[in-house]
Amino acid sequence: MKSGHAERDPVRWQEQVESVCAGQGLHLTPLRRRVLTILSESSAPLGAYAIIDQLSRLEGKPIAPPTVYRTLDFFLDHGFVYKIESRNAYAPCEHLGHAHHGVLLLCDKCGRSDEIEDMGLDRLLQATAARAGFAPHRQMVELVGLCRDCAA
Amino acid sequence: MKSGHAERDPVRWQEQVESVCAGQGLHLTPLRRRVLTILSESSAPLGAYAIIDQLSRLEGKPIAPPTVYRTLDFFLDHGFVYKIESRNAYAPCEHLGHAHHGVLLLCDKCGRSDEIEDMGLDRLLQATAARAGFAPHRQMVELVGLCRDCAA
DNA sequence: TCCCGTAAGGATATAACATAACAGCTGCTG
DNA sequence: CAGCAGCTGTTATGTTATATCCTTACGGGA
Ligand SMILES: [Zn+2]
Ligand SMILES: [Zn+2]
Ligand SMILES: [Zn+2]
Ligand SMILES: [Zn+2]
Repeated sequence: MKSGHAERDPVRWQEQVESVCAGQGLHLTPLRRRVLTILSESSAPLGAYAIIDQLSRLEGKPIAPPTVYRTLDFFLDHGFVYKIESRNAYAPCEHLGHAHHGVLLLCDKCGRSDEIEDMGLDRLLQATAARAGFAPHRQMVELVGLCRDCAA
Repeated sequence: MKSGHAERDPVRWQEQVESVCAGQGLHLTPLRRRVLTILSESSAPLGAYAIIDQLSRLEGKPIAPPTVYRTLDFFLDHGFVYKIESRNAYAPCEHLGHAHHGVLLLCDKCGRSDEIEDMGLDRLLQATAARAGFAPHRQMVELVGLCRDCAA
């Protein structure tokens, strides 16, 4: 049976980010690269303080929160990472370059997050908002439940 | 021109909550009633600590966080209030008794939140999740942007 | 070379949000 | 009355995020 998870390849994701940075003249510094690796190697989204802990271990000295939050802001600004609002956690975006108009499937049991593209949903949301005279510039759609693997 | 906001009537909402509590044998204590009033009288969703501050002022003595969080939990459990995850804020539910399968429209400028029912969206999300083998039991749909009033 | 602006990161402190754990009180109900 | 459940008070702590100031590194003119 097919896995319920996208089985993202950490290395491939990191390479994609590097290539986007190169193309756009963005500065992928050593610190940012280390955080990128930490994020990519985690099977589930990480909280900022989990990243801080791992980074501190990696560097052999305590890393202060602002260092990691700044790095996350950089990734968020450029769409490399998305934030899961209902969990205060951060995960690699699997569709680099898109506008994050997707649906997040968050598993209660294994903690993983899947990001699904859905143009139909996007249009429906736009239409719903438009009917209310609302002009959205950011959207969050998060479903919490049991993923395919964990339901089995 | 019609307002972009639902113009929820604070008194009516509170009466509805009281009636639901009466019907279900829920205990609407003085503390809960005061928090209800604070929530209902705010034009925009409140953070837990904003409620704590207002309540402390009302009671003339400092109220500790757990008191308010417990009250909020009671309201959340019974669907009287919903939490806006992207803001850590709480707002009166305008559709008592529903399952919160709606869309939240959050205005950047005035801070208000509108809750919109949308069965079509609900079905679409269910279908999207089902295609991924995902069984959701809670959903959050939040759109951030400019409301009708603020766009004008 | 010197100056300066900008981007990045380090360090300290604090703000904002949330929960754990335990104690007391009140109103039932056996 | 004893025992229990539901609610609130109280203290302490855990978790997430930001403000502020300082330093370093680098590049482009005067
Ligand atoms: Zn994405
Ligand atoms: Zn799972
Ligand atoms: Zn609602
Ligand atoms: Zn507005």
